[in-house]
Amino acid sequence: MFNFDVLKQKALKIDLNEKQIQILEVAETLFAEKGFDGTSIRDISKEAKINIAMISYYFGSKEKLLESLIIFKTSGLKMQLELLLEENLEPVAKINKLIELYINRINCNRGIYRILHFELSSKKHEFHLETFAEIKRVNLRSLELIINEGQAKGVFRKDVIVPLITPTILGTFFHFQMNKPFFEELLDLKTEELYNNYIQNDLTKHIQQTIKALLIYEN
Amino acid sequence: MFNFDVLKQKALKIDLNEKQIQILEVAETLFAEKGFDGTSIRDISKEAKINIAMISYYFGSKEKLLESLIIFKTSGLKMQLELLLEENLEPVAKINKLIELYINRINCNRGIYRILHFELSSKKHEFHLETFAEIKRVNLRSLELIINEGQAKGVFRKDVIVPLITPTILGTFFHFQMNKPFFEELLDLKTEELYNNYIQNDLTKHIQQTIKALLIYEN
Amino acid sequence: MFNFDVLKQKALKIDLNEKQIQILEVAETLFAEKGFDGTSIRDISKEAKINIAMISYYFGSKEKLLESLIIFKTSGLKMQLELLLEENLEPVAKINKLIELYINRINCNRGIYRILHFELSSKKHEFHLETFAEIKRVNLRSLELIINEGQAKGVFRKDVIVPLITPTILGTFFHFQMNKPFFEELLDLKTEELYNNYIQNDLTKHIQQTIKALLIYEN
Amino acid sequence: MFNFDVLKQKALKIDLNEKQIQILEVAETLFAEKGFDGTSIRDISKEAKINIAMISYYFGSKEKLLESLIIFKTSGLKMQLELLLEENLEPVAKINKLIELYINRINCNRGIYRILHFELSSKKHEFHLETFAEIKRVNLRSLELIINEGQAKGVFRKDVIVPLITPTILGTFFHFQMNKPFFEELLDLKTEELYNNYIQNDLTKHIQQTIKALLIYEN
DNA sequence: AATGAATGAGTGTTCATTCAT
DNA sequence: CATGAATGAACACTCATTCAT
Repeated sequence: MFNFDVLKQKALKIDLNEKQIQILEVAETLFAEKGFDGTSIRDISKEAKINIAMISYYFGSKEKLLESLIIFKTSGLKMQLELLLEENLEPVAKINKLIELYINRINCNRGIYRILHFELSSKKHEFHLETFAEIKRVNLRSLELIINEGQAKGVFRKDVIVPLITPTILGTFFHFQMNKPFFEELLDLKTEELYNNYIQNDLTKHIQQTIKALLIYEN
Repeated sequence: MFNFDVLKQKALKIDLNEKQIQILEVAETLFAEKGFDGTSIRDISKEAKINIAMISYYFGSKEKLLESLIIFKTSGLKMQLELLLEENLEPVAKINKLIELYINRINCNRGIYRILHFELSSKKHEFHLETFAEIKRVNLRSLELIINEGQAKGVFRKDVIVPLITPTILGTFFHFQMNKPFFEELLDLKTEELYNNYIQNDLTKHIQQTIKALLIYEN
Repeated sequence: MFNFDVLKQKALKIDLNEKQIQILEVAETLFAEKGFDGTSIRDISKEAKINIAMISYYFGSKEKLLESLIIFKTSGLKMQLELLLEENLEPVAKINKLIELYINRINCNRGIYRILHFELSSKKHEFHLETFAEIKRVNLRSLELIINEGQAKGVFRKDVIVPLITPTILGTFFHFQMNKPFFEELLDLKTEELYNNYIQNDLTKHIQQTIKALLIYEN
Repeated sequence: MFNFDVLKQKALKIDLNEKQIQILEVAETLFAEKGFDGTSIRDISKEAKINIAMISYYFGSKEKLLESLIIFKTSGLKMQLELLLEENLEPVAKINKLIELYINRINCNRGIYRILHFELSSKKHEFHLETFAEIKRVNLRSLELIINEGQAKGVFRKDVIVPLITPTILGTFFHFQMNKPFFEELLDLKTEELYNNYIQNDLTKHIQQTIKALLIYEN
C-alpha cells in the first residue's frame, strides 16, 4: 500500500493558532463565494475582524494563505481514504462509499475543492502546484486501488480508464454546485436544507449509479 | 417543438463590427486563461491592440462585455441543436452526437463555457443571469427531447433524472480541462495535438460510454 | 569631436506636457529634499496637486519617473558643453567657465544632480544605469578635451589624472550643498540669497582656484 | 587647545553589549548599501539574526539607532585627531596625514560617513542634528589648527578659506565612492582589492596633491 | 465615432513601532 | 530582560470607468 507521508509531513508542519484558523475559515467561505481573484485580503480581514496586516504576517502572502488553506483543509482526507481502503467491503459498496466521502468532504469544506480543482489551473498564478498535484495523485491512487480490487474480483470491467473516473465523479458534483441558482430554481429547492438534502440523496445516488453503470455495464 | 426565439432575438440585436469581434476573441482567450476577475480590461485592450476605453465604449462595462461574449459565442449552438434534434438517428447515436457536439463546441470556444458554467455562479458579480440561464435551459430541453425519444422507443431507462445528465457530461469534460497540467503529465500528452486528440477520442468516448451505461444499465 | 547623439535621442523622445513637467519639477524638489526613497509618490501627487495615479499613468513607475526626470533635466547640458568646447578661450578660462557652468546647472536643477551622482549608486535600486552612466561619460569627455587642449598648449601639467578632477569639482560642491545647515550657521549665511551668493562667488572661486592650482602647480 | 568633551560624554554614555554592537555593524553596512530610508529594520534584524523588536528596544527608534551608530563609529576619531595634532610634523606632511586618516577611517567605517555628511541633510528627518554638527565642528577645528600652524610657518597661503577645504577633501572622496560602479569600469578596477588599492594610493595622492597645491600655489 | 487623459477606489504588501507576557 | 504577536499607517501600483474633445 502506498503511503501518504508527503501530505502528512506538510500537514504536521502547520501549527495553527485560533486566529489563523479563523482567518482560514473566512478565507474558504469568501474564496468559495467570490473566487480567489474576486476576494481581497481586505474582505477577509474585515469578515474575520482581524487587522489586514495579519494575513501577510501569518501566511506571508495571499497566495501562501491559499496554500495553507488547502493543506489545512485536505489534511484529514488522507486519513479517511486510508481507513476506507482498509475496510472490508464489496467493490461497488466501496466505490459508493468513496463517492459519498468525496461529496461529503467537498460539501463541508465548501469552496476549497472548487479552487483546488479549478481556479488553480489558471495560468495567472504560479502557485506551487506540486502541493496540489500531490493531493490529486493521492485521490487517484486510492481510486485505482479500489477499482483494481473490483477488477480482481471480476466485478468491474477491465477496460475502464481509471483517471477519467475522477473527472466524472467530481465534475458532476462541481457542475451541479456551480450552477446552484439554476438547479435551485429548476428543481424547486427553496431552502438550503432542501438543497443539501438533494445533494446528499439524489445527486449522490446519481453519481454512484453512473459510476456503477460505467464500471459494470458491457457494451 | 419549443422555439429558440429568445436567444435568436438577443443574438440578432448584436451587430458586431470587426474590432468588437476582435475584442471578444481576445477576451475569451484571456478569460479562459486567467478567469474573469483575473483578467483586466487593460490586458484585453493590450492584447487586442485597441484603446482601453473602447471596451467600455463598445460594451458598456466589463460585465456587459462578458455578456456579449457569451451571447456571441453561444448564438450558433441553438442552430446546431435544432438540426441535431431533427436528424433521424437512433437514441444512443443521437446522445453520442450531442455529447460530441458539446465537446467540440466547448473545445473550440475555449474559455467561454468554463465561465458560463462556473465563474458566473460567484456571488460577487450580479450578472444579468437570465441570459445565461436561458442558454442552460435550451441545453436541458434539447437533452430532454432526445432522452424522452429514447424512453418512448424503450431504449432508455425511465427513472433517469435528466437534469443531472448535463452535469455529468459537462462536468466530466470541464474537470478534465481544468486539470489540464495534471492530466498532461499523468497521461503523457506532451503536445497540444496529443492533448486535443485525447479529448476528441478517449475522453469523448469515455463520456459517451458513461452516459450510455447510465441510460441503459438497469441495476 | 565626439557626439552627443545618444542623449539627444533620449531627450527628443520625451514629449512632455505641462502637467508632466509640473510633476517632474515637484519630484525634483522633493527628491532633493528627502531623497528618492524618502519621497513617496503621495508626497509628489499632493505637492503637485495631481491625482496619485497620474504618476504611474504618465511615467509608468516611480523609478521611471526618476529616469524621465534625469533625462529631462540633463538634456540641455550637452548643448552647453558643446558650445563651451567650441569657444575660443585660454585653457584656464575654459576650465573656470566649465566649473561655473556645472555649479550653475546643479544649483538650478536643484536635486537632480545629487540623485544622479549619489543616490543611484545604491545597491537597492536596479535602475537602468546606462542612461546615467552616459551622462557621466559625456561630462568626463568634455573635461578631457579641455584639459588635453591646455596640456597641448603647455599650460597644464601632463601627469594629472583627469577622471579624478570631476570628483573634486562636483564633490566639493555637493559636500557643501549637503551640509547646507552646517555652513549656513558657520558662515553666517542667514538668507537664501546670501547662501546662493556665497556659492556663486566664494565657493565657485574656491573650486576654480583648487582646480587651477592642481592643474598648474608642480610639486 | 579646544577639548573634545562633548563627544567624550556622549560616547561614554553608550555602554553597548555584544548584540547591540552586532546590530550597529549590520546597520552600518546596510545603510551604506541602501541608504537610511532604503533600509528597513526588518532588513537589519534579519541580517543581524536578532528579533525585530530588539532595535526599538535597544535604541528606541530607527533614527536613534542611527544616532547611536554615528556616535559609536566616530568616537575614536577625536583621539586620532588629538594625537595627530600633537605630532611634530611639517605642515604639508601633517595635512597629508590628516587626509590619509580621513580616507582610512571613512573607508573602514564604510557607510557611516556617507550618511553623516549627506543623508542627514535631508529635510525629511528631524534628527538631533547637534550631535552630528559637533562632529563636523571637531573636524573643522582640527583642520584649522593644522592650517594655522602652516600659515604661521609661512608655508601656506594666508587667504585660504579653511571651511571649504573639508568639502574638497571629503567631497572628492565621497564622489569617487558614490560612483564606484562608474569608476570601476572606467579605471578597470576589476577586484575589490584593486579598487581599494586605487583609493589608498592614487585617490589619496590626488587629494593630497590637490590640497597641497591649493594651500601653496599663489596665482 | 472614437480616444487620450484623467480619476477615485481599490489592490497586495511592508513599514516602524507598541505591548503583553 | 527580551520577544512574539499584533497593529495602523503608509507604500507603489492597478483597477474599471468617465469625460471632454
